[in-house]
Formats: sequence, structure tokens, C-alpha cells
Amino acid sequence: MLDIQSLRRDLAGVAERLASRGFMLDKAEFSRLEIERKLLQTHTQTLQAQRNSSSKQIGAAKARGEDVSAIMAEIAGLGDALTAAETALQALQTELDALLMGIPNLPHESVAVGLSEDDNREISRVGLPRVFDFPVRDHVDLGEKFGLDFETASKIAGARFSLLRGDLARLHRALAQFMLDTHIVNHAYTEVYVPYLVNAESMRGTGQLPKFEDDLFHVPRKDMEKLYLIPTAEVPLTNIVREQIVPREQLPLKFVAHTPCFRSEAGAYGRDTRGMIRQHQFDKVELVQLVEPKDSYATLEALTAHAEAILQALQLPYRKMALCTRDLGFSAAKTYDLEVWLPAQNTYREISSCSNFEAFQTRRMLARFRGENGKPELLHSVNGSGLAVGRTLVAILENHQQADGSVVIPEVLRPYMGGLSALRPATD
RNA sequence: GGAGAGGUGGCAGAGCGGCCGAAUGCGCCUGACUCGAAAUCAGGUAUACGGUAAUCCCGUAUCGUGGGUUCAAAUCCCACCCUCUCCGCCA
Repeated sequence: MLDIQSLRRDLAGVAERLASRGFMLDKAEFSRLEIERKLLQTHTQTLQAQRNSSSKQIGAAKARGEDVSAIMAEIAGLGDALTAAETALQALQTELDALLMGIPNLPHESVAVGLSEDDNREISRVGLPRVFDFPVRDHVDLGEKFGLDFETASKIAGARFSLLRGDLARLHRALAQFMLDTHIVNHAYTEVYVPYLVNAESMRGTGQLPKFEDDLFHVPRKDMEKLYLIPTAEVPLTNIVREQIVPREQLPLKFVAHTPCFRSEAGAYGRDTRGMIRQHQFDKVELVQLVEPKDSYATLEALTAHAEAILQALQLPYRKMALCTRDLGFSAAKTYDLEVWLPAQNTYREISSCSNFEAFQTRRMLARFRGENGKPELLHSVNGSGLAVGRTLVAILENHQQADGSVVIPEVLRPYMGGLSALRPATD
């Protein structure tokens, strides 16, 4: 959520910055609501003040044993007027709030203005794509031999689910363990185990609701508020500080969690139907930091480097992209995507997305710390995947495949694999 | 699933429908005393929104959440949420 003050102060300027990311703010509508809000709010509060002082007088008069009918008569119609005013104000607030909640974040000044993902800027490339002297197989063909089984998954659950067996399942687990351990030990994050089902309030906090309900799975409950399956651990991790004032000396908060993520992928029907690139359920190791505003851009760089460290350790070639204004997610002020090389697709594919949300999320959830002057200030939230486990598995299979169909397991994962150095097709 | 207890400021803990944004204690901040500290004393110490650009001032709202009764609700009524204890069930 944007700061409503900034909209009041410089509506045209804000609208212009929003336009750069493709969002057209209805300035007239906002102004109309604001003018009315101000009128209604002052009116309501005046009536409330009147009621309060009259009620006080009645109390005092009664205590002295005086007659109160005169005062009572004076405020005869006040109750109804007040109810009407309060109702109108509330309705207007709801409208204004809905408008505000639907506005995306402002792009940071360092973000290039662009019209599509083609305008994203490549920041760096690390590692060289291998040159293969044999026909490259994609992860679906390779994985089949090691226990990757989409047919069984679809029998059990439907399309866009996967099932892993044996060493492949173990490798998947090894990846998550390795990532977690790296972030805990080398990068000083605190490991957190979180709920995978969250309430609507949490979803609002990080920005998934109210606008992106269609992308989420939810679980109805009889006579109870429905719960949502998390699309990323960002949701529970960031909401840890919702409605809290964190003591300054505890900052920065650095959380890491390994969770499954659930996405309905509505609107992606035809895309990435083959393989485990785009699934309804996938595992991810997520990094979240809550920091003082002055630190958040340095934090974004650091956190992105933490994600990169995983790719480097796994010897996967990747590039780092700075998203342009048009490609930014709803809540992000600035985003780096890490894209891993997938030889079978002959292209780089997103494997991590690292963003600074500034105060966009924390304002929604009232997550604060106590600043220098002792006043509560909004934290900044920064997060990123470190990494998406399923896609990392895909990248390992494809990048580390051998002519004989085996896949070399990166050195750093071997301790998690009981010393196994390669996946080999079953010899039958 | 059954039975019971309870949700009040950073914490503990009071609170006859009006003088309650809320006693008291602890904690914290400032000052006095002190060479310094402790102890003691004095004062201060919630958040959001609005008037408004303002850390001052004024107003409004907030005692788990939402509704109701009333001129007036932390206090009375209803519903819901959450926590705790015991029993049952359960990974």
C-alpha cells in the first residue's frame, strides 16, 4: 500500500510514476473520494465531540442531582445524525481503502522504464553454458530414468503436479537442506518453520489479497474463516512482524524457511505444460529480511548475492536481470531476477526473484520499529528465493547430464546424498 | 469432540454504566541528590487517523473482534476469534 499522504501531496507525480509501470491511476476518482472523506470525517468527528461533551454534562448534572431534560432535549436528534454520518464515513473509507489497496508499488528511481520484459537489463552473467558433444536431453527425459513420474502424479492429483522417487527425491531434499544450511551458516539467517495455511489478513499484508485471489488455493472451513495455501514462504515469514514494533537493536531480522508453495497458475494454461517448470506445488527456500529503511537497498544487493551463492556452489550458469518498470511485481519497488541456464530450452529461466518492497508491505501490516526519535517507523521488507527447489533440480539434471544419461551430483550436495557422486539410470 | 477458566498499556494487575485512555506496581526516559553508582525523591512514558506542512497544540477512535442496548459502554446483551486447564481422540 502506498502512503496516502504522498497521494495527497503529489497526486500527479505519483500517477506519473505509476504510469511508468503500466498502472493508470484514476486521479479524479481519488480526488473526489478524498474531498468527500475530509468533509465527512470532520463532520462526524464534530458530532462525536458534541455527543461526548453533552454526555459528560449529563453525568455531571446527575451527580449533582440536577434536572437533565434540557441537555437531553438539546441533543435529541444527535444520535441519528451521528449514526448516519458514521455509516457514510465508513462506506467511504471502505471505498477509498479498496482503491488504495489496488494500487501497485512505486518503482525505485534506479529501475529502468520499460514496456515489457524485453526491456529488463542484464546486470551480470556468471558461469559459462556447457558445450555438449551429444544431444542434450531435457529434464523430463532424463528424470524419467531416475524416478520423475508425472503420470502417477496426475492420477493422484491432476495436471501440474509431480512425483519423485528414489535418488531423485533424495536429491530434491538434499537441495533444500543444502540451501537452508548455507543460509543459516554462511549468511546468518534464522531458520523458521511456518504455517502453510494462512488467513486472509496475512495475504493482505504481503499484497496477494485483495487483488490476486485467483492465483491462490484456498481451503473452506465450515463456519470458519477460510484459509489460504501459501504461494510462497514470504507470506508467513513477513507476517511474523505484522502489527509489531520491533526493538531497533533486533534489526535486521533475517528469516529463512523451506516450504512447499501452492499456486493455481490461473492464466497460465498453455505455458510450460511440459515438465516441472510450472507446477501447482513446488518447494522453495525463501529469504526474508526486515530492515531499517536506510539499509533496504544494500540489503537487496546482499540478499541477491546470498541466492547467487547457491547457484555458484551448484555450478549452474546464470544471469542476473534487473526488471524494468513494466515487469515489476505488484508489491515490488525493485527486483532482480536470477535466471538459470537450461540447455534443453537453450535459454535462461527464472529461478529466483529478489525484491525490495520498501514500506509497501509493512504499511499494510503495520510492521514497525522504533526510530531514533523514539517514534514508531515502518520497516522495509526485502525478500527473495534462495532458491526455487524444483527448478534447481531441473537445472542440475540438464546442466550436469552426461553422454551416458547419468547426472553428476555437485560436490556440495554429496554429503547430503550419502556420498553419491552421480545419478545413474537403472541398468536393466 | 466434551467440560471449565480467561483475553485490559512493554510486563504484572485493578476497574460501582458517567469524574476511565484507564488506579497501582514493575520496567523504561528525564531531572534532583552523589566523586560515581545503588537507594531515595520529582516529573514523564500507548497507538492510529484527522485538523495541518509540523516530533507542539486540538479533536476523534481504540480495553481480543464485530454487532446491539443507552444521552453515555473496558463495564450490560449477542455472535465470533484466540489463549489456558481437564477428559477423549490423534501424528
